[in-house]
Amino acid sequence: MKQDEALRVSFQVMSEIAIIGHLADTALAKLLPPELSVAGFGVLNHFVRLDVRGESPARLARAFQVTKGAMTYTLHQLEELGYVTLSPDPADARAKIVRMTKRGRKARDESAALVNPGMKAMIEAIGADEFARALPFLTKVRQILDAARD
Amino acid sequence: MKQDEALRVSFQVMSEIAIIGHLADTALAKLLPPELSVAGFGVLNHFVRLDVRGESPARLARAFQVTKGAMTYTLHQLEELGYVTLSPDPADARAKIVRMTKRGRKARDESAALVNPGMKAMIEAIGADEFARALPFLTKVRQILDAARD
DNA sequence: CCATTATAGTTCAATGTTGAACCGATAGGT
DNA sequence: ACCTATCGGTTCAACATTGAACTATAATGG
Repeated sequence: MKQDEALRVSFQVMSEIAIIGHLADTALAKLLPPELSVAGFGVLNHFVRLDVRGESPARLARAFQVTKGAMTYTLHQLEELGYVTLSPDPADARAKIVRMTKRGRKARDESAALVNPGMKAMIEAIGADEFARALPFLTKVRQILDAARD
Repeated sequence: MKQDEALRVSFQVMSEIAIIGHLADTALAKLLPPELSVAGFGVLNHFVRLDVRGESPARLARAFQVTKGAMTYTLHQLEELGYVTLSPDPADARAKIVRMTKRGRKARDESAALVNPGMKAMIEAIGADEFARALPFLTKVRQILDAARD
């Protein structure tokens, strides 16, 4: 492949990714109950997916690639809703420990149930194997961008 | 593949896409000259890529999947910088015509030159063929999300 | 034709994000 | 044992985006 052609295609790939991210975000925001932000849902989901008991805000911020300030905002919002608790970390006086509450777990499960139908429809239309085949490429791109981030 | 497995993988795909979009966006924002926003660069790029003379704000808003209000904001910014002109559409008194200026073209070319090295490094690391193979899948996902958007 | 509905663009408050400044705590090197 | 640098968390102004309301114009169809 010519270099120009490769650049053109790669730009198009990044452009499609940007638009998909955008569309998925707004679709998700419309599906979720209005008090739960996409970022908040992401945090709750993180606890379930990784089967994790407690995480520090700093680790969460890194996992989601947002600033510490943004994570502070999201976590205070979730705490307000009673979906997480924030307690001091006995092992590190700087740090805090975020834990999901029962109510948080319930909210996450209910929200996931709202999202699943749309996801299933997309799998139906595109094919589960296509998603599986795309994953390694996407992971590689994400890792490279992540490493390049100074 | 089990349904649960398919759902899990698809969620992970969407999650990677969201994070890549996020990383690419912030990386691009850092590369661009501070007066040029990512959205503004996108608009200038649109004119070059599509080799288009004039577009209406409404068409641009649809192309980038943003609200009319967001496009008004971006275009006024670009006009302020002298990168586009906004004139009334003689064929439709409601509409306007956006045109890229020489200065806009120059700013776009210089910005693209800033972005290319990073893109080339990524192509180098991952392989141009991988990008090419990923594109049809991404396009399909984007089209489906786009169609599902009410 | 006229009434209704749709479309183009602007404005504005609200939201969520960044970057930078800041404080307290910790880790590493000498 | 110190510095010094790094890290965890908060706060705040600036910014980009959304959704909704609004005005003006165009298109549709009885």
